[in-house]
Amino acid sequence: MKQEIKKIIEKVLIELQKDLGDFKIPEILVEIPKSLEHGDYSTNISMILAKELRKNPNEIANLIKEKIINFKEISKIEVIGGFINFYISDKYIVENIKKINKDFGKNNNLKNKKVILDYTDPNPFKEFHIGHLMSNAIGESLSRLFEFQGAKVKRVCYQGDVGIHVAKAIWGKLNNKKLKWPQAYAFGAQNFEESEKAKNEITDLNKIIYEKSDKKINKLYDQGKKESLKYFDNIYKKLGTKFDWLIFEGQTGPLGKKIAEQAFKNEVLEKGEGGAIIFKGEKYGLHTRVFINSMGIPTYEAKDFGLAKIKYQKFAYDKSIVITGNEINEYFKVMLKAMEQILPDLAKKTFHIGHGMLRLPEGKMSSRTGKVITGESLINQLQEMVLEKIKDRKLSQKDKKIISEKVAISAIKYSVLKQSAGSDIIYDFNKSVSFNGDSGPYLQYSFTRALSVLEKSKSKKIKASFKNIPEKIGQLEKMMIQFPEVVERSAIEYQPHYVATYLTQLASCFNSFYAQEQIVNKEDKFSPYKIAVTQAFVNIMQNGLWLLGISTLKKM
RNA sequence: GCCCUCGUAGUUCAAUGGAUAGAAUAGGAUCCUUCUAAGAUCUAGAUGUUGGUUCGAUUCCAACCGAGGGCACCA
Repeated sequence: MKQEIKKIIEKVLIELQKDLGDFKIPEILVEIPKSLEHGDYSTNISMILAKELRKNPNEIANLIKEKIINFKEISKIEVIGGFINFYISDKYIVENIKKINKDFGKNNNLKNKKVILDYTDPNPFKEFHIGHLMSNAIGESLSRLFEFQGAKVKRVCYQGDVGIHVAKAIWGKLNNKKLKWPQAYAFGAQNFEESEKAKNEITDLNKIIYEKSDKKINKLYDQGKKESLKYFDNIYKKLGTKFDWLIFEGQTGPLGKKIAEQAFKNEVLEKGEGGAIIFKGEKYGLHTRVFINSMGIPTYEAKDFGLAKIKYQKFAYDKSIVITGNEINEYFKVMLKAMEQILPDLAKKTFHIGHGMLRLPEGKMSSRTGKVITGESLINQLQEMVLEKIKDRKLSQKDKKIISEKVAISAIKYSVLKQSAGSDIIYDFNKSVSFNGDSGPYLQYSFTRALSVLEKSKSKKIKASFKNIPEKIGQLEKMMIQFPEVVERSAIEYQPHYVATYLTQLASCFNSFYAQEQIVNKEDKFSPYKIAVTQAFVNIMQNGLWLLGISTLKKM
């Protein structure tokens, strides 16, 4: 609808150019006003033109208004305070609600474009903590947004299976066999800092692991990696993510080193202190980073070159999106600047999204000290809270278990996705994940309620129909047809929270509707229409929640 | 010290340069013999400070104050 209004105004302005003399046509902005009193769509075009035309905005607005004829979808055009407000006709709204089906909200903006997303990225041997849950929630939602735009999407999880953290974990295991891997890591990391002897041992161990020169260590390594991946896989299943590829630093390292060495020959990278190969970012207002350290081991920086190349070999992408915590925003700029010069084609296609950090009221979490809330324990604790809440419901134990898990995941995902992706989340266990109000469970609950209304309509044998339509079309209907525009904006800006906030508003509208109207009622001639509206709401919620990676439930 | 983010109700978050700054929670008052009360309806409460650009600034610019992150061999 926005596009239609834009086009019409554009036409009118071209006509006005003849009448009023030549003027530049600015970009036309059509928005949905915050207040209902200002129509369904609104534009400020006359205010922008006011200065150039030296006329009162209202005067210009009226000129534009008079020239708009034969606009069937609009029932009323109003000029107030320089704005031109458009009211959509009820007929148009109903026509569009009729069209709402399982594909509602999809478009072809990225048809056949190849997009690869890289997210979650936990490290084997270490804990899967709540920061990884954030990355996963955002990455999965973005993946689905791209799929909704018609893109071919591949999901990648990039994991550090080499590097000093592995040496720390293996050292921890060697010195205390009873420890589980994440604890062994914490133990090793602590000793690395506190003991000079341990530090040296771990550094040597790192080289042994990298070179694969010790059979016993190799075996321990394989075992640890396998256990970690199994543990992660279990969590991905709960979260509803299925990765197409797992890529490891063990693979990106050698290739990355080669590319970095080539870059050194091409004088993109240079030699720094101790013989390390570095990139001087200062030339570009950035800082210096090491690509190959003085021991000849490629760092994360060089590995990222290899990663980009490996991804491209697997899937010749048009866009590659990397989702990580925002603590590496600066790092990524440096790496990308270097990449622009050595792999320019790939650099152009690479985008980084730094999400905020999950912070506790007490301070920052650290897996190094073992002070973390693990992803698993968070899910479990929330699940317990849900189970307590539904203990008296007439549901089987099995159903209760499934419901509580899906509700717990939705609470976490929603609390991540409801706010813009860049900013931190203050995670207060007692407060912030609530099951009512502005929350994932609220959305699930609204959906389930609507579903049970549809069930009732079936049992009462009333079918959805648009035969009798009430005189006044409600806010719910108007909001429903905005869904495709919200999805589009979310995808363009890489911000799932537009979908999240929209769904909450929509659900709130539906809940009001539900409270005020009796939907299924044989005496009411509008009942079939209300059922049709409910069906449309169910379709939108189904798609919207899918975009957020949140499961819908038949009962809860 | 330099660079990057960010300061909005008590709290947690919204608001493509637009109209009366929205929600949710916590507080106060209502509504279950009726489609799931994880709900609905009222009520009260906020743009860090000072300037600038603009017809119009929470949004853009500058300074200050405050918070977080990053600045060479970790990721």
